[in-house]
Amino acid sequence: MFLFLNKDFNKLNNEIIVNELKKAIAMKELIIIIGNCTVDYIGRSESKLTEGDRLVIIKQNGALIIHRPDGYLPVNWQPETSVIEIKNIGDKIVLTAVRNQPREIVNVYFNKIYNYLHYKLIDHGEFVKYLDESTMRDLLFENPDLIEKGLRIIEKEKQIEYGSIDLFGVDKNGKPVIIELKRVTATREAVHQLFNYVKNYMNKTSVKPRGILVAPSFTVSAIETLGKLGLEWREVDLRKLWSLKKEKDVKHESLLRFMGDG
Amino acid sequence: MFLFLNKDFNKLNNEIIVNELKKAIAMKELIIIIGNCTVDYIGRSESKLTEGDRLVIIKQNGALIIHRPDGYLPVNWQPETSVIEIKNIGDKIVLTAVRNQPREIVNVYFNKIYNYLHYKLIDHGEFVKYLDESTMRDLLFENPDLIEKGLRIIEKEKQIEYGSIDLFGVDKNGKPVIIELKRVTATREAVHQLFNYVKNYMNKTSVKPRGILVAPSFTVSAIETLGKLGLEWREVDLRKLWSLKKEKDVKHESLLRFMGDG
DNA sequence: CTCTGGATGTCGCTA
DNA sequence: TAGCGACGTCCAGAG
Repeated sequence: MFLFLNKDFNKLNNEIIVNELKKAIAMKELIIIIGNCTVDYIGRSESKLTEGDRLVIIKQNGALIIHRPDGYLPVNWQPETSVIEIKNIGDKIVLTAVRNQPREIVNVYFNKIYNYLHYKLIDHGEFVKYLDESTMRDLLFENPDLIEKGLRIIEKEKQIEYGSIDLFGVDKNGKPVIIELKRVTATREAVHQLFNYVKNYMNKTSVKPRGILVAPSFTVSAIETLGKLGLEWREVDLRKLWSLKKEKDVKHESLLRFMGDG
Repeated sequence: MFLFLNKDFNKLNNEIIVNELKKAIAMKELIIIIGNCTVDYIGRSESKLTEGDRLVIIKQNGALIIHRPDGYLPVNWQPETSVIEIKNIGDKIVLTAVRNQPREIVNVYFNKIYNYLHYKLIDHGEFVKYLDESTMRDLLFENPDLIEKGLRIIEKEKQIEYGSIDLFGVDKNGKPVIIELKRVTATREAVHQLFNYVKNYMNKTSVKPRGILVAPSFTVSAIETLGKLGLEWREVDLRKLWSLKKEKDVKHESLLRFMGDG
């Protein structure tokens, strides 16, 4: 690993800094610059940011992120870059990041760079996420009774003309059921999504299916709209589903252990 | 301004690092840590990230951002924190960030901190954004002819039962017109939004208004759905509107200059 | 506080 | 490549 840590930063002139950073960009190192700058962006939208202190990050894949000292979101950014280059223009160090498709350009004009460092990070870590919508879908696929007694799920992520139905099944009376899942509070938008699928199914099959919106909670207007459109809803808490699964897993593991021991 | 730049980093032990960072957190400085760590998150969802090199940022308002070396988005984060603290636990430095509402916790366990720095950034810069939807709304409010000859806009952002209508007007025949704007390609979702507003208006007034979706482009299914629902659409390019405005501004400025000179 | 809709949203999946 | 929907989306604005 290589770490740049300058001991006499104030003795550096712009030319030395730019050369160092050019090398770091070429080496695809992670680069962090703290400095006073202005920023222009032009692309799908346009923005101008006047002078102030910012944190500028160039990631190893060339992504550019510019943070103000406060707030969470970056003020300007470039998720990927076809060109990322730094150079001296007059008395300023200018960082240019170009992205094609959509064509967008971010320019950072540094009045002063207070400090910078570059570093080759090695990260082979594994990122695992639980409790997203696919978790919810899988858990309910295995336990349709949690939605309704006697419900039989036939298909997960059933592809239809536009988009896909989260869960498609048949109720105890043999009626088709279209289920839309939300892992967070369901809004009117989710109701329309469900309604869409129901309409699409009717158009294709001439059979009117039931439509059920499944979520941990619902906005008032969501429930109103469900009523108006003749749709149903079930309150299902993802976290409860999850603990259920964990219990099962533990039991399963115990069983495996028992069998291994036997 | 205060900048920590350690010249003999390898001589630092965890206790010194933690004390330094605690002070920096208390001072609400921007903190950057580069180190090898694992990360746990639990809240609306859950995640685990195994060992690897990462960039950890604590912003001056306490926001936490954890970046892997590649990609654009942070792997874990906390937009705001009620608690952000760092301490030694065993041989590890542990950073804990707690957020209430929603209740979420991020823990970073550092196996090794390669380097860190903290800095008080001062940023009074002004951020101006052009070409967003409100720009489009304002421009079309001033130039309704660009949507349709004889159209008269009565209200911008007309509040209705739920949500708001971008532009509400009356056409040359005195018929009410509901206009939904999209600054990017309009999808089926936008059509449903418009349809909603139209339905809502009908329910309230018993008058069937026209509904026009205005966007620079439309997906095929958006246009199909517009047709089915008896809605209309107009192709309007925001960037062209913008250059129109710029021309006007230039003329206006010239006029002012002329009058000033005269 | 909840609800709604925009965003330079970004990202991943599918036809 | 376009379309579509999820996201720990985040965020501002309104009631």
